[in-house]
Amino acid sequence: MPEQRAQTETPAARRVLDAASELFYTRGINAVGVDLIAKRAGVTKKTLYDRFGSKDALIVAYLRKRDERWRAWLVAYVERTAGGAEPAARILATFDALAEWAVRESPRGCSLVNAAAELPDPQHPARKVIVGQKRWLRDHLLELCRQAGAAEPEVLADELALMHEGANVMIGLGVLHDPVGTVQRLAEQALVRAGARSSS
Amino acid sequence: MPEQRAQTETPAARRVLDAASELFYTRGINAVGVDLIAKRAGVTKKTLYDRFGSKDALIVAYLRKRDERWRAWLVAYVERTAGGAEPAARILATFDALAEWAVRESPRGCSLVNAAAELPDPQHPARKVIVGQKRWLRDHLLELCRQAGAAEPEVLADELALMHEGANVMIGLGVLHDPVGTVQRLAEQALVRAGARSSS
DNA sequence: GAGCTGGTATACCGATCGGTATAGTGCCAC
DNA sequence: GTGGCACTATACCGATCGGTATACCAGCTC
Repeated sequence: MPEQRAQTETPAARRVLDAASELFYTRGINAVGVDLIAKRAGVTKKTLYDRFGSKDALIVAYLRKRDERWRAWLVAYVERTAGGAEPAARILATFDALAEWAVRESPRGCSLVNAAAELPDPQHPARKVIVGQKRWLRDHLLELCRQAGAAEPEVLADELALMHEGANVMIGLGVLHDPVGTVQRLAEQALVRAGARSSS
Repeated sequence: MPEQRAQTETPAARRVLDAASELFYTRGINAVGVDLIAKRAGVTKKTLYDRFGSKDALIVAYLRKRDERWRAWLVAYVERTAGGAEPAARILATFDALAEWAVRESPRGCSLVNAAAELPDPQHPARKVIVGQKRWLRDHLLELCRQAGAAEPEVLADELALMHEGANVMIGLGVLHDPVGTVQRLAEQALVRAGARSSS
């Protein structure tokens, strides 16, 4: 079901979503008003509401788009850098991808985690998108852990997912001198421990 | 320098800070107005501004207070549960403390990390408080790692600090079935690897 | 008893919030 | 050639935003 997705593919709708994406991420969701988004998109507020219906729905569209972009980029990155390699190498490539994405596209931390901080209501539709992404990553890692022959794949996948979020936060805050290297080291050591990779 | 701290210790100021703390954390900083805070505190807006000067200053006071409370609680917890024990055990106790605090006092994630998501301006005075807490934890862990005779204490401390933040996020999102157990396992394994603790 | 301090109550400021209403335009399909 | 669709322009709604102004009061100190 495309829901009202078909309506959001007009040129004006795309411009609205682009403007909202940049403003929401760099300034925060609650700090950005619909008037500003419409102005930046070169669009009337009427058009914005005709396409998206409400600010909440626009927020959901924003998060959904970031999520989709990230998933596609991650899969492509791993395929490109470790396509034919063994599963353990592809898990490590996933952490290389995290590092590159975070530095380039998410210097202020994960957009979905930041959104969760601003949307406390557990019933908010955005939460499904947020939790959905984290769940997807954990399941994606779990599949790779199984393929890598990890001793306890569920345990290992949880560990890797937790490190992933920790690295995202640390990159955003700039507390550690080398969060990327730290998480890459941690990931490799976790793989070794689970018997999914020989010690280097 | 107590700065304007002395002025914030009147009964009304304390009520303002208490009300702000609860509202800021549960609803988000940008979603809460000063009118609501004053009303909840049973105080006039004039009093709020006489004591704190601005909403930004109130935000800083809120974060500072949470930070102080957390540090004191953490140190006391470790002292109480592993006071005389070896350094490695005290590091593990630090992660037990994290778990208990997060579940009881920060079910929506770390208040300072959430605040960082809402305050993108790098010049905002609140950022010093936020980074200060994370830096403090990392240095605190570093000292314990040194005492524990870790091979590379700086590396280990960075790893532990990163896990800590990852666990905070995961507890807040509810994606993993047992984020607490996951991070406790990770911490123990990192200690073993660094030679700070014998394998269990 | 004058003056300072920590309050109270109320009213106001311009700006912005999310969202709606009315009216009109250009384009394309049937 | 008419009807629908995507869009523009402008104006409006009540509510709330952070912050200020005026006036008054109780208690304490010198």
